[in-house]
Amino acid sequence: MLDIKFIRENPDAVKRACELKGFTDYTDQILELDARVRELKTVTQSKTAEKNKITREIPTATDKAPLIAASKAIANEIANDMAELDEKEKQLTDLLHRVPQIPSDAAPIGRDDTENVEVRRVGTPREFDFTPRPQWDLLEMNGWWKPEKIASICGTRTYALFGEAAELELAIETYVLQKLMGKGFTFVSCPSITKPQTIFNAGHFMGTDPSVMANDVFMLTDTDRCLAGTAEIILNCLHSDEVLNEKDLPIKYAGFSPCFRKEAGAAGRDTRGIVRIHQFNKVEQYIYCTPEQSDEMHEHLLNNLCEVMEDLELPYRVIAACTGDMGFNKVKMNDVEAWFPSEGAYRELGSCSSIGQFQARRTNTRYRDKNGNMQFCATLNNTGIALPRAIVPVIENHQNPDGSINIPKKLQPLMGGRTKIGGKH
RNA sequence: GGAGAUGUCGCAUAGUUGGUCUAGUGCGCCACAUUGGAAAUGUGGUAUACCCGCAAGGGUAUCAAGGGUUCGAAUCCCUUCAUCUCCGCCA
Repeated sequence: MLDIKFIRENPDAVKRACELKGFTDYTDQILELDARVRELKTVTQSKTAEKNKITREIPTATDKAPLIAASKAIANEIANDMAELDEKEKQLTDLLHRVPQIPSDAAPIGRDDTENVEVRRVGTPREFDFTPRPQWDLLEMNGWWKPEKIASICGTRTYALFGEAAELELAIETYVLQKLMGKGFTFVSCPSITKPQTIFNAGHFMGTDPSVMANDVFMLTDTDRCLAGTAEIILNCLHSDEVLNEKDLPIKYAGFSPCFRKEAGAAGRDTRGIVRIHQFNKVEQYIYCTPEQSDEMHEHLLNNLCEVMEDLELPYRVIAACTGDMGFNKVKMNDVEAWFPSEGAYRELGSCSSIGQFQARRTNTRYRDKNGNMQFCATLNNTGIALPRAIVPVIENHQNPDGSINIPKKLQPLMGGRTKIGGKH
């Protein structure tokens, strides 16, 4: 959420953000409610002050009855105003949670993902001197998956990897975690079960009505818990209600957790293969810093993911998401897409986001700056690596005619020194 | 899942027959004094959010959270949450 003071002072900037991002503009309603709320606060608070004064006189008064009566009378007046105040404040809070983060001036302006801008390409898609196989053929011929079997056991959009592919999955996770730890990230293995409030705090959803999550989030029946879609939401709450020291910033976390997505809006898309499933593992990069450090940290996070692409020896490109595609809570967003030979296209493997103070305001995560003033932290997040999706470009780009896969050099130590897997069937 | 205990201003604590508690004390921290410098000591200060105000300043709320009783709640009642101990179950 944004600071109400900022909205008060910069209504035009807020209106423009709503327009650029394609969200309903509630600015006028907010300002109206805000004015009324402040008016009611002024009235109720001065009446309360009056009542407190009378109340304090009662213990020592000789004739208590008139004072008690007076206090009661004021209490009744206050109650009426408070009822309206509560109501208006609720409405205001709900609307404040519907105001999008102001996008960066650097972000391209556009309506949806068709207007995203390619920032750069790194590496050249390999020219095969044979017909490359798609992920499903490679997984099949090497005995690395059993899609029908697993679907019959666990339902659609689930997966299991067997043998060397499972090893590869674990090796990639380990590789990325070790890389991030080497860059000062603290490894956190995160829970996947959480409270809905945790998800709200991340700012992916608008308003204060929990039912808006039902489409995207797996709720656990008969409990007040749900399955987390990403470790980001846990990491985002790690310092809620705390006051950090500026000298301790930035704080960097590498979260690892199973992630759960309903994928309700993706019916029919990516039904074949292991690109889009209900449960996957993800290493997530997360940073708390000062607003001044935010741009530098964004580049840091983005570069980390780019390095991972290069270590996995994948051709990739970096996208700048346009205002209409970046999402509700973001200042700016860069996607990193790897080359998928089977599709002849780049596809998203990670998404690097600057959130500004938007999440920290929801979680009440602050720091004391050099001058001793309280500030909200800025937060950023980026994928470290998401699996099994990342396996797809690895096996497709590094395949041989016999169906075997060359292991990227950096992964070889984690694969027992092997340079190649598969191709034996 | 069963039984019990606990939750106070950064930390540790005082406060439970409701009213000088707008929360005391110790430690920590900051400033000043003392000192050649430091330790020790002394004095003062030491939360956050919001409202009114140009400001100085004033006010409201917060003793885990929410609600209730009352003229008045840290103190009484209810609900929730968290922590600890024991039992049960279990990777």
